[in-house]
Amino acid sequence: MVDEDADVPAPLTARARARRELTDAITDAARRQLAEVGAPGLSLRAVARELGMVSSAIYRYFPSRDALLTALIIDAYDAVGAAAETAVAGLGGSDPGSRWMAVAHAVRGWALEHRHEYALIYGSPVPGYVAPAETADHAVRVTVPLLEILADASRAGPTQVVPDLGDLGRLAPDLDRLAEAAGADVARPLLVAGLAAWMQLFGMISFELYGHLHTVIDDTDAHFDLQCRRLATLLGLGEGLTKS
Amino acid sequence: MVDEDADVPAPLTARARARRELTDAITDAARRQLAEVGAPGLSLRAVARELGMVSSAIYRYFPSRDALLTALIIDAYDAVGAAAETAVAGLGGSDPGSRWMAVAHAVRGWALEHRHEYALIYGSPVPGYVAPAETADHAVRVTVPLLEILADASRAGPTQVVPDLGDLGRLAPDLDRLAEAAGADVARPLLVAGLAAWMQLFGMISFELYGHLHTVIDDTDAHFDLQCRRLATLLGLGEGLTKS
DNA sequence: TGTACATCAGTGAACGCGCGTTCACTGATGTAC
DNA sequence: TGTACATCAGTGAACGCGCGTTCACTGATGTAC
Repeated sequence: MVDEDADVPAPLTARARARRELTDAITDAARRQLAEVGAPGLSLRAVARELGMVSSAIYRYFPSRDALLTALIIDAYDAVGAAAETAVAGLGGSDPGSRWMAVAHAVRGWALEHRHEYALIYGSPVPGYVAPAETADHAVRVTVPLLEILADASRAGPTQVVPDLGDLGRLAPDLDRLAEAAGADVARPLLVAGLAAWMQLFGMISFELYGHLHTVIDDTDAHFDLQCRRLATLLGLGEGLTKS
Repeated sequence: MVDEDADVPAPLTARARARRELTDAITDAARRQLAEVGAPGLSLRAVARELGMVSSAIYRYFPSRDALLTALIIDAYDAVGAAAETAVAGLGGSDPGSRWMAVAHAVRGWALEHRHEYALIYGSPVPGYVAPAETADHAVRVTVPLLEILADASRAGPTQVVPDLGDLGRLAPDLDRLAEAAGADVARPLLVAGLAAWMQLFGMISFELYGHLHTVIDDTDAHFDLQCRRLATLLGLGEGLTKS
């Protein structure tokens, strides 16, 4: 009673192939829509219009507008994650400092090119929409390279992280869980510094994208690069970075 | 031909008084709406409904929905600014480190209590809405106490800020402008650290509010406090802080 | 290989809703003489 | 102080729009015998 073709992907029928293509076409159109009008303006009917179908036809592929939004959110998380991954892959195993710089610039670059997609996942939540749990799986993807950098730095030898704040009190369990996720014996002060870098990174990008630097920083490229180098130093990843 | 009552505020006519009260009532109702449904869901008609008026009546007070949004944005910026100001005022001139902690916690506290108002000013921009220039005047208010802290720390003597990144290159003009705004001779590395702290502060708050810490940090209170103390140390404001 | 039935994709019309904004109007408040 | 006119606040109806979702339907594709 066991299907003997269980491992072989069943040859797609014409219907199944068409279904897959149209599902992709719908998310593509939705992504274009999103880039133009932003998440709150995204509409099923507009997507259908762009594809030359009738609005109710979308319901053969997505049970609701929220399901379509979920697909876009997952895609966006995967896209930042992929951007970060290819950035480190392009370096071919350099020192942690260079990899940190590469990831940081890759994330910012992706954000600048996909402002609305960035806003969809890192901006204010769409009111009325509640993200299903599965989005979280994709959200972590971009953090993996960052954790790996910390883990590798730790394996290379104990790093001197400034400042050492001494007792970390009630935060210890959270940090231990993080170290476990990193799969290495990352020192707690380094984890705290890593969290700080992570949040400053996205804080900088959000501020730049949402216009909060307009009257403050003119040369946002130079500023971002400088801040990232500063963070590298604070993470003890200073060596190997050219201070341009 | 000069009005001799120019300095005396003209006694308000009943009409003018009513106008002022109703304008306030409208923004109040809009703020409540905002707290419930968020900025993209804010509607003139719902506001009018809550006040028991007909929707077109709102147009006697605000020329458009966007004008009402602008009023809310300005109010929100003023509210964070005021929260920060009263936090430092409550300390009565303590050391910069304690003041930094007070401001940071005040901003977070306000954000947690006014999530949608925070999202309105620090989250993704409302699509289709362009903030008029005057909002910028109110946006800077919350940064004033922060700049004052840096200025005071600088006046108290040269602070050792880590790390010193050496040549700041193309960023020098921006930093000089910032120092001028601070009204004191704030060293450039301290300004860079100040920018970093500013952006990490809002990055942390946004991440917490938008749920990005859910699977990462359980004790967000402890985490925020720890990170702020770390930032104080990095800003050279370490003395006077109890490391709880 | 051919037929009978089941599954599925896409249509077109409709439901019910809420929105921002305009406009001619009534009645109250303010102002000038 | 009283009257005539101008200003303003609020009404109610309407315009024109777009939205998410449901539903009975036709015709094509797939499946079992």
